[in-house]
Order: sequence, then structure tokens, then C-alpha cells
Amino acid sequence: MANVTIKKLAQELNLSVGTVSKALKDSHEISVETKRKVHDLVNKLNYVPNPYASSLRKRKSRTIAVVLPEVADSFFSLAINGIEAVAQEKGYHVLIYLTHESFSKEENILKDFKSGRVDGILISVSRETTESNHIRDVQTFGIPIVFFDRVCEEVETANVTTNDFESGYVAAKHLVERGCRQITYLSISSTLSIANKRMEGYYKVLSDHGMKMKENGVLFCTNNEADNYRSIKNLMNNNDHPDGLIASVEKLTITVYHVCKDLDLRIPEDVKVISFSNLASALILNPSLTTITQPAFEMGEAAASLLFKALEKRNYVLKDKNVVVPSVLNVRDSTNLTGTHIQEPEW
Amino acid sequence: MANVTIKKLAQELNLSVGTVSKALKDSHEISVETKRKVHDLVNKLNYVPNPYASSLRKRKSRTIAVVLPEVADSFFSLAINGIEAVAQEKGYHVLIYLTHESFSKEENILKDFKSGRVDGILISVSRETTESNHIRDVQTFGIPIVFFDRVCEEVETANVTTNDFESGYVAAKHLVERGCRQITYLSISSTLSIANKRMEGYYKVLSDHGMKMKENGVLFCTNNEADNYRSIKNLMNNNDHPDGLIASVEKLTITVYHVCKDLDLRIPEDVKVISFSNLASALILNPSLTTITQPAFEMGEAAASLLFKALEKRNYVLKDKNVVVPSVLNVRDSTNLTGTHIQEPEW
DNA sequence: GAATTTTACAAAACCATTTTCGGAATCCCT
DNA sequence: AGGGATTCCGAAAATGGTTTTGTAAAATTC
Repeated sequence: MANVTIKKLAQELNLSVGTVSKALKDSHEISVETKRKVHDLVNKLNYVPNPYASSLRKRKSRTIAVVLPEVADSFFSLAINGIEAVAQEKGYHVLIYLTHESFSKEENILKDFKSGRVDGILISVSRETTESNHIRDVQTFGIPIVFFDRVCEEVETANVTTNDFESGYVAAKHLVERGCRQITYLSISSTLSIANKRMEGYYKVLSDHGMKMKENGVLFCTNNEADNYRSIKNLMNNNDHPDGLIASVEKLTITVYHVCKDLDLRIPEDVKVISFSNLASALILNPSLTTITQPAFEMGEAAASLLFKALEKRNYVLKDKNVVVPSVLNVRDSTNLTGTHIQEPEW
Repeated sequence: MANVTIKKLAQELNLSVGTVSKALKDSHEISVETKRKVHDLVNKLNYVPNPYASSLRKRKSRTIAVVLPEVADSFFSLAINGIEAVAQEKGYHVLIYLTHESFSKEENILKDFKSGRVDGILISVSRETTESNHIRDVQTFGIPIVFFDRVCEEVETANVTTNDFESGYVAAKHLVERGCRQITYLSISSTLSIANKRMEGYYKVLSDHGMKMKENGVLFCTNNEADNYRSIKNLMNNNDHPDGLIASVEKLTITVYHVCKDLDLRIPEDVKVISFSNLASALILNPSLTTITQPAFEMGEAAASLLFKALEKRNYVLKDKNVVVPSVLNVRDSTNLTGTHIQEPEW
């Protein structure tokens, strides 16, 4: 199939390329008659404009980048749906990049954006990201950036998060109310703001209730499942094990369930479990899982919407835009008071 | 931050733009001394070449498109990981598009690819897709296409699938061996090859065992959860309900569990359930779920690898490349013989 | 030492589109 | 009728690279 360009259209119609270009954009300086002829030929020859020529000339790519740690998590899956929905509606294209929780990969990916490949960036930083030069660097190129979920506070721009502190507080408080006296918070990172804010909420509950922080009050996990299994098993394989666990991220929940099964620990009788999770299957787990559910789709939508505002209105200031979409607590069997299984009509 | 272009580098160094361009590509006709000076300045000025200028001239975008129904499913989440891993290694960029199971959206998305925006396409067609003109159309533009999972057999190109027929056979056979005599296959589509092949496998088991096909041997579901809940409930709310269910897709499993809970049907005592699923949480469901697990990551990898072969070796023929990555049966409690719960050391 | 090749770079064409500028023809107004 | 505005379009520059062609000087060959 031969490439049909504006030039070919122009030759065929005995018009100049400029005229055809303007006709395609419905410019007022082109007669309706000419526009009609152009459009007829466009349909006949199946002409589709070359986006890269346009991008080059206009210095706009109508493309955004989404940078994620990975899509294994159901949170990011849902967020992608939200982002893509907005982008498709706005006629934008979405480039996706995965850092696999690696800082150097994140650096390399961001570096490329200085090229003008994308008009804007949505990013949820990697677990390893502790400094932000690579991000501020592309920012100086005038490319708007919106953080979602995992933000980087040193960078002055819009953040879309959920109420992490309050959620951590609610999670811990719920466990306390269900009788837990020795709670361990399973963190995924000592640097990620999201993990720390949730942890702060947990700390607040401890101090509010005059519970002193035990040495195993926080367990830092890694991105390696086998390692996490070992450390959680080590935590629980003890007569003095915690009676409440807060999984700060979905993945850890599955490991927790495995450990409990292997150690013959009953949930919720021996240990109550609450998880930050978007698992659709939380309700049909064994036992059903109490969750703090993040509004993943909405956060993706909100982040994309903010970004597009910055792209469409010049001089739109992202800096002080901070959208907080609240998470919700779903109480289920994994934190039930021993012996009293509720049957909620959740469906 | 001012845009630094090749022209700026050239001026600074008193060289021509062509020379700088060649120096950047390590051309043999440029002296080592000049190359060094160019690279020094590149680092100093933080120069990143404009990809669109390059794409325009070279007629290559180093970008591929991934077209998916949605990423709600854990299958597609894992597949994206596989695809992105290969693409990142090859230095390609990945545009992601969601059809949301809509044929017209799929058409619109595909149409844009005639523009040269992408060098190649990975696609898993929507549930509504019954004809393939829109796909063959972009194929005539010389853009290589690889189908994965949900293929379109009328289009002559590479397919990466799992052994759907055999898996359907294995699933049904497993239920028969566990004593099921009245099995219903929950389909997601009457046109999707993947759903039909699995169904064929199921049919084969029926005929092999001299079981005649009941009228409710197959239940066609939709993309609407509430509808599916009603129709599955209707199926099961009957003394003569099936004693075995095959969920052809992950999503339906959760609905099935809900229905059974609401109807007070016990799994596996009253009905055994097997699902095509990649849920990491299958093992900790209530009861744990017997699955046919598709090699999602590997399929994504394989599809991307095939596509890159076609992109890198010209005249590489995709047409007769058919990669079949086998699924595996994971037997768990949801299909257990009544009363004998196994404890598998799966971890 | 003349002819030839090689080296190392410059100049210019090219990719497909957008946009500015200008100009001829037509229309409007008095 | 003449001056100005409007309509409709062409020519050309510009976007930022890549690639082809051209060309001096240096190196090599005979």
C-alpha cells in the first residue's frame, strides 16, 4: 500500500499542500467547495495524516507517558483503565513504561522524556526512589508531571493520592477495636511516602491508645516474595506473635495467608488481618479479607484529568493541586471478633 | 530549559549538522577526535534527540501498539509485563490502547495505525469482534501484527495462544473424574475463538463419556456483572442445577462464588468449580480454586518476541508462526471429592 | 611525481506537516 | 469608479533530524 501524503492529495487536486492542510483542519480561509473535494479524496485514498510530521512541526505529540512500578498489582491495573479512559476521550495516546521498582530504570525512562516524546507525564515512583533529580530535570523542560499514589514530595507539582495517613489510622484502629493488642505493620519500603504515611496513621493509633511500640511493630518487606515469606514466617513462628497484621500492599496479603496456613494459625482467631487492597476477590477469600480499598480507577482518572488541564490551559499551575480521593474500609471475616462470622449482603 | 538541537550542537562546535548527526551514530567517516568533542558537548548540554524528527525521516517509530480489551483481568496485567519487558530490552516504546470490549473502539484505534504511528501491533481482539476488515486493512499498510490469546483466524499472521482446546478438555475431564455428571460451561462469547475452542474441548469430553449435551450445557455471559449474576443465579437456583461449572474467564469465578454463597450452595459438595484464571489469590480463596492457569507473562513475551523478529528481520514471515504455550491445571479444593480436602504443599 | 584513493567534513535534499506571508480576484461601500 | 476589505489560495519557511552527494586535503599507489 503506497503511502498517501498531503502532497499526493495536492497533486491530484491541483492544489498546494498548504491549502490541503488547511482544508483538513477546516480553516476558514478555504472554500467549502474545496474542502469537500479534499475530504472526498481523503476518503477515496484512505489518507491518514502522519502524526510525527505534525508533532515535529507543532512541538506537541498528543501523547502522555504513564510510568508505573509494575502492573502485577490490581491497583495499577485499575488505574491504567482510568487513565486510558480519559486519554482516549481527549484523543491522546498513552505510552506505558514499567520501572519494575528499579530506580535506575526509572532514571533512564525519564531521561528520554527530555526529547519531547510526550507532552506530559503521570508517574508513580519506584520503591527505590529516594531522590528526585531525574524528575525535576524533565520538569525544567516544561513538561507537566502529575504524581499519583506514590508521590515524591520534593517535587513541586500536582499529587493525586488517597488519604494514606487516615487509612493507616483507620486500619490500625479497626484492629484495636477488634481486640488486637500487638499489631505489626508490614511495610513495603522505608522511603515510600505512601508506606510511611500509612505507618504514621498506625503509630498515631498506638500512641492514642497508650500502646507502646514493640520492636517488631513494623516489618519491612522487599520485592522478593520468598524473602517476604521467610520474614513473615519468622515473625509469626513464635508464641508471642502479633495478634494483628496490617498489609500495606496487596501482594503481602497472599503471603500472610500462606504463612498462617503453613503455621496452622487461624485467621481471625489467632491473628487478624487487614490489607490495603483492590482485589476483587477479597470477598471470596478464605476467610474473606477486610480491606482498605483505594479508589484506583478514580485516582487514575483524576490524575489524567489534572494533567490534561495543564496541557490544555497554558499557565495552569499544577504546583498546589493536591487531590485526595478517600479509601474505604470494608470489614470482613479476617478481622472478625472470634466466633462471630458476619454475613454481609455486600453483593 | 531551551531546546538543544543538533543545529545548536553544530554551531557550538563549528561543524555541520550532518557531521554531528553522523558523530552521534558513530559513523566511520567521522574522526575519533570530533566524535569525542560531540559527545562531550552532548553531555554538557544534556542533548536528547527528537524522536519524531528521526521517525519522520527514517519512517520508523521504534514504537509498538498493544491493543487489549481491558486490564481488569489479571491475564492482561501479566501479559503487559511480559510485553513491556521485551520492548524495553529492545529499546522500543509501547503505546497501550483499551477497546473496553467494543468493536467500534477497536476499529477507531486500528484505523489510526495506518498513519505510521507504530511499527507493529500486538492485539487481543474485543469480545464483539466478529469480522476483521479493520485489521487486514492496516495489514495492507505493511504493518506486522501478532495476535495473542484472543486471535482472529481469518487474518493471516502469527498467533500466540495457549492450548485452549486441550485446556477445555482437561477442565471438563477433571470435573467428570471428580464425579460431575451435569456440567455447565460459562462462556463469555459465542464468537471469540478462545471461548469456543475451550468449549469444543468440553464438548469432546461429553461425547467421549457418552454424556449428552443438556440445554443448559453452555451459558453465555456478557460483560455486565449484574446480568451475569442473574443468569448464573437463575441457572443454579434449581434442584436440577449443574454439579460442575467451568468458568471460561476469571471474572465469572467471583460471580459464581457469590451466587453459591447467596444460594447456600456449598463448593465443592453441591457444585464443583474450575476456572480459567491467573489469580494469584486462587490458592487462598474460600474454598481454594481449581484453575487452568494460562502462561500470561510468557505469552506476552512470546508475542512481543515474534513481533520484534518481524520488525528486525525484513521478509520475516509471520503468517505461519503459531506459538502455543500450554496452560496448567492446578487442582485445589473447589473440585475436591466431597469430604476429602487435600492440603497441597504448593508454596 | 602524477594518478588514485581515502579521510573528514560541508552542503543540500529529504521526511510530512503547519503556518506565515503575500497576492490576485472579488465584493462592498460611498 | 475608486479605495478598502474580504475571500481563497500559493509559495515558502520552519520543525529536527538522516542520508546522499560533493569536495578539499591528505594519504597511498604505481
